[in-house]
Amino acid sequence: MKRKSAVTSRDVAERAGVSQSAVSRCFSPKASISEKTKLKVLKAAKELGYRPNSIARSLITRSSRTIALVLSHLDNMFYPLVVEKASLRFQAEDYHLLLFVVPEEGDFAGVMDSILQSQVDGILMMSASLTSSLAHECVETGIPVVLINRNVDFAGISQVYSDNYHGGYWVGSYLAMGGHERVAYLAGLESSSTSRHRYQGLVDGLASMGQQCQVVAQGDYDFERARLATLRLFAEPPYPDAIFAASDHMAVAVMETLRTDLGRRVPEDVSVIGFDDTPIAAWPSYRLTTVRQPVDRMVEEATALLLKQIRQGDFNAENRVLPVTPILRHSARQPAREPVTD
Amino acid sequence: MKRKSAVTSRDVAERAGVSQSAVSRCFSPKASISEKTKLKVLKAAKELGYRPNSIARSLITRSSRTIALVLSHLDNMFYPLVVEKASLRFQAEDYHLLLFVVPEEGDFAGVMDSILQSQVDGILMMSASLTSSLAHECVETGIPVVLINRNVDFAGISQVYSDNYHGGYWVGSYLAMGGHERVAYLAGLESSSTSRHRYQGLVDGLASMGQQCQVVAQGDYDFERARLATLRLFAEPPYPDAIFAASDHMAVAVMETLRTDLGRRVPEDVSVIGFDDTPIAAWPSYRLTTVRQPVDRMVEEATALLLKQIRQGDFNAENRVLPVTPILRHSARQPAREPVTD
DNA sequence: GCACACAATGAATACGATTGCAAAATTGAG
DNA sequence: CTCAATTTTGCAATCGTATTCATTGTGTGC
Repeated sequence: MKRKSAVTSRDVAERAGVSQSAVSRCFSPKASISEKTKLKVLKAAKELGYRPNSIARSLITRSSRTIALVLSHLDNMFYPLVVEKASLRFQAEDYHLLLFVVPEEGDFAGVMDSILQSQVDGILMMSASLTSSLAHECVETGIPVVLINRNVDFAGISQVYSDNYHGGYWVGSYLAMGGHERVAYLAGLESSSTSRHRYQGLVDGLASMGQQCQVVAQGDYDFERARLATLRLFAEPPYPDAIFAASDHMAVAVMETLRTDLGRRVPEDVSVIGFDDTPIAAWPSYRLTTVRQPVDRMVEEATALLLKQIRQGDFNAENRVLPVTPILRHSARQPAREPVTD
Repeated sequence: MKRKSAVTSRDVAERAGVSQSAVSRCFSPKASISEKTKLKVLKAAKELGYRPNSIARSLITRSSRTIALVLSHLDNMFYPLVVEKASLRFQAEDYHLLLFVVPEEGDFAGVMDSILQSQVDGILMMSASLTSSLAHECVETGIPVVLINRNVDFAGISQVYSDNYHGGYWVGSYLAMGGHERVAYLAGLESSSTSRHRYQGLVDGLASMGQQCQVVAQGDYDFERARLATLRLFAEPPYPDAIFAASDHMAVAVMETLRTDLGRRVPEDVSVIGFDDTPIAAWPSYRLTTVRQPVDRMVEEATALLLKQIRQGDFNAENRVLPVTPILRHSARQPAREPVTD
């Protein structure tokens, strides 16, 4: 079997009877080349099966046209959706995503190291929180970083996330208006700022109606841990009459556990509210009341922001907070009248 | 804001008082370098924040340590699982995945073009069927290609898939033994060989018990289309008493539709069997009887195969067919006695 | 037909590493 | 201490392209 594309721009040049520069110019959009030679070159290129070597191009242009996509778990359907959309969006601009999966125990520094070596033009993070020293390292090397659905208190890093606080706030007031008196919060990972903001919103939303959050359990955005947490919540009275889960993925785990292991009905015995509005939330078996994150807009903003920063080189970090939308379905007892969202 | 890692091996060399070659050797695992100078160099490197430029390395070594991962949809949970595992597996070998998403309408040739330009060391395909001309192109450039969960009749391309035929066969005999008489098959994409093999197995499995498949509907591996297909199956009698869906994802769509729109009970009125055994299949709401694909083994075989082919350069295409496992849950009426699987 | 602007071309260099080769330094044996 | 064997080191070439610069060619207005 033969070795890889041994055919270079020089080979094409020779065959077409022009210089290597001419060949190069045929594949650069804005280079100055006559129509006549361009045709000769393209003909020769096709005959030889020539394709510009993007590695060499990257070396000279100092741009790999590659974005590092950093993530940890793909079990929550929210992330695959983002991955797919983001990849298509970047491909349209002739950029490609290089995948970096941070393992459970998170040797994040190691991953960061290989990212930095890989000469990516930008970093899109939708995973594990960035420690500030690593953030510092990124900013220092001048690589644009955009966090999506995550945030970190560090100037110089751009962030795109949805309005977690007001999403939580809506849930709080909605549950309070629905007459719930023992509301539980099923939190995501402790390191997750999104989970904290949702919680803070919940607390304030409840407070606005004279209620408070009675108990917090840890679900870590994981299906099985959410199940266990639910069982713990119902280990002994007083039992919650509503559970707000920090993701739909966990909310589904809660519903399954309530119905099966605990023999509770949703929403008659316990109300359940999620966050994200993944496709599963709409399935008839769940009909999950939830808070929709605008995935398309998030991806759009994140890619646009990243591309902008890559292109202008000199940039300032920006934060984009996108509005969420309450989705009223049937997993939570409805208030007598519509809630006021603020 | 500064430009990227302006620090090169030359800078490090100067600071450490050695030649640039020496610096390079410090970062090559098997190069000959004395302990003393290695320390000097590493010290200087750390002080300057030096990281080898992997683009330059790729150019000279003619290896990008990058694998193209080609996929189309991520909505079936089977694929995100594969992506995550494969990425971790390759990272462990210091390879990384470059994502190529084939859009719905599948401008596959265009995608293939950018893959070839990107100088990847190998291609892992879990998407849209490869047309034979494109396959030819791959083989010609000498890039190893492994199809996972897909196959194509073309020598020179390696394939890793599970035993779809026998999976289907088991389903057929199991349904027949359960006394079903009007079995429907909900197919995946028409171009999908896996779907065809599962169907063939189903037909033969049914035949082995003197039954046959009564009707085939097209679900294209898509949730919504599977819903519509199910509605069509029940538009007028005679109604199926069992549906075998080519994926769990579609099987869930079927169950939801049966229960909600059609008021049928599963499995009392209609049996449903899926394929894959994604996590969702085990959820109490579905308890889906299904055929498990060995995801871990598939990923393991595929990565091992690809790496082997990359390393030895001269290789022969191989096919690996992995055994599937029937998972008996409660979405299909059980036969009186255990079925004989062959 | 001439001067001038401007487009098209080729030669040469740079990008940042790896690596073969030969010189230099180190080691070991006698 | 000397000489051979071995390891360490630096020089220089290379990978395949983009791009600057100087040069040649083409067309335009007078």
